[in-house]
Amino acid sequence: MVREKIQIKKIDNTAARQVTFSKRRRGLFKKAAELSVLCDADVALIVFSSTGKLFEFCSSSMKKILDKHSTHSKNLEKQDQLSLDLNLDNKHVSLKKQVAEASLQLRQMRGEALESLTLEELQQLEKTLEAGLDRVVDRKSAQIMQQISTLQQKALQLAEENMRLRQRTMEMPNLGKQIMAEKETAVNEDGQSSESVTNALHPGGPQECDDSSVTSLKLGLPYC
Amino acid sequence: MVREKIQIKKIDNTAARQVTFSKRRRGLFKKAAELSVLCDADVALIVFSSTGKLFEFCSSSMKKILDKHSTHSKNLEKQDQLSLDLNLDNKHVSLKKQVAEASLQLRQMRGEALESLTLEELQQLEKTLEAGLDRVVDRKSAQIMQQISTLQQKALQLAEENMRLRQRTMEMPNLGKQIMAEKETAVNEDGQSSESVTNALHPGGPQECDDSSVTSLKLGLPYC
DNA sequence: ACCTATTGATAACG
DNA sequence: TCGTTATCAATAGGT
Repeated sequence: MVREKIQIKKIDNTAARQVTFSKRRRGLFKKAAELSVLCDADVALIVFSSTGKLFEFCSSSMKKILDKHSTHSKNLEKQDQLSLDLNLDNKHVSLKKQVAEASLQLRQMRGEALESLTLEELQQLEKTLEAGLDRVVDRKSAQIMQQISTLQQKALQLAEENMRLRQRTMEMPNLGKQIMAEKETAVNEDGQSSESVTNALHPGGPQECDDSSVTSLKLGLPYC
Repeated sequence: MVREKIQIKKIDNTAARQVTFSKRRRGLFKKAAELSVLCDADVALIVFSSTGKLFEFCSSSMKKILDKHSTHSKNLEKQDQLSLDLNLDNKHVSLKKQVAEASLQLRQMRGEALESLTLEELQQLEKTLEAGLDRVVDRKSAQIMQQISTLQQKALQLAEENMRLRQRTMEMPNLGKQIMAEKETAVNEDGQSSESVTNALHPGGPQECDDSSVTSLKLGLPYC
């Protein structure tokens, strides 16, 4: 409920600011889309959150709109070599600043160079790290589950293939007897009875154990 | 009056479309400005009317925002690189790569763009995040403890100063009587008895309460 | 451009 | 993040 109208100034409370950002951002993007449709306008909207995350909307192609925008604003720019050099210099400086800023952020996310941060900034950093960690763990789990699932399917296919091959073998009495005779000879050298060998051609229980061993063999998980 | 809700589709009537464009455009720009102020976000909004007229808003500098945007999107980077190769030296390319790399790393630490990472890389990222989080939490705790300690010392100093002042007051009978006389006069004008004023010069119990109130007043912890 | 009935957005809270 | 709801804000249609 809107208990009272709010002042348009930076919201101090970090959590409340993020909630408001999320809601108003959605509202803004919706209205931008509506304007573009209703009035046949070309709209580009770029928003960076205070944490540096990018959100964008455009009614057609972002590149097209930005190109059109730059041709409009280039009327103000000087096209001679001097301004071009200045432009490049500015870009160079800007790039250097971006690199410095990004590497500082990276160091701070790794827990370095924290001395200059205020308590609130530390709090914000902690939240960002926790959120990132959550997503990484989620993604890792998903990937593990997918690998397991893939391997299980492969194992199942192989088991079914085995079953078909065995049935085909049994449906060919001559060839079947020949194979069984060979097997019997080989196993008897290990001192096992022929009955147990015959049973081994109709496996019932131990199938799942084979599946799991195949799965764990190929997963190669370092810490799980 | 909104006699009925409208469909979000292109308005056929040209005049009505222009009126709506004008109204909604103002609303959109207002909301964009509000979002940037309320949530400390960087916002750029570009609108071309169907007649080709340009309207734009940005919370800081359009160039800065568009630069930041171009480093975020990779498809644009390739095109940029192609045209830049004609004019720019290797430093620019190198810087751009650095920015792109750092930007990607930052995004991944925030839990985005994880699709391209292998299981092992995810594992490494998780470790890095956990280590960073640990250090941030440690640093936060240290800073909180330091603030508390500083404030406690300050409170202690103030308490000792108070004690000294009280003793000095008691050791100067003449001055003390003079002050008491002044106080008595002043308070009596408020209709209070002289006894209560005399007692007020020997405060015993409430000293600790003052200390803690000073501490909590100046700490200003957001979430602790 | 102005006016309002009505829809739409959203602040506070759960 | 999501849902709810009391309010405030935007605006469609009319003048």
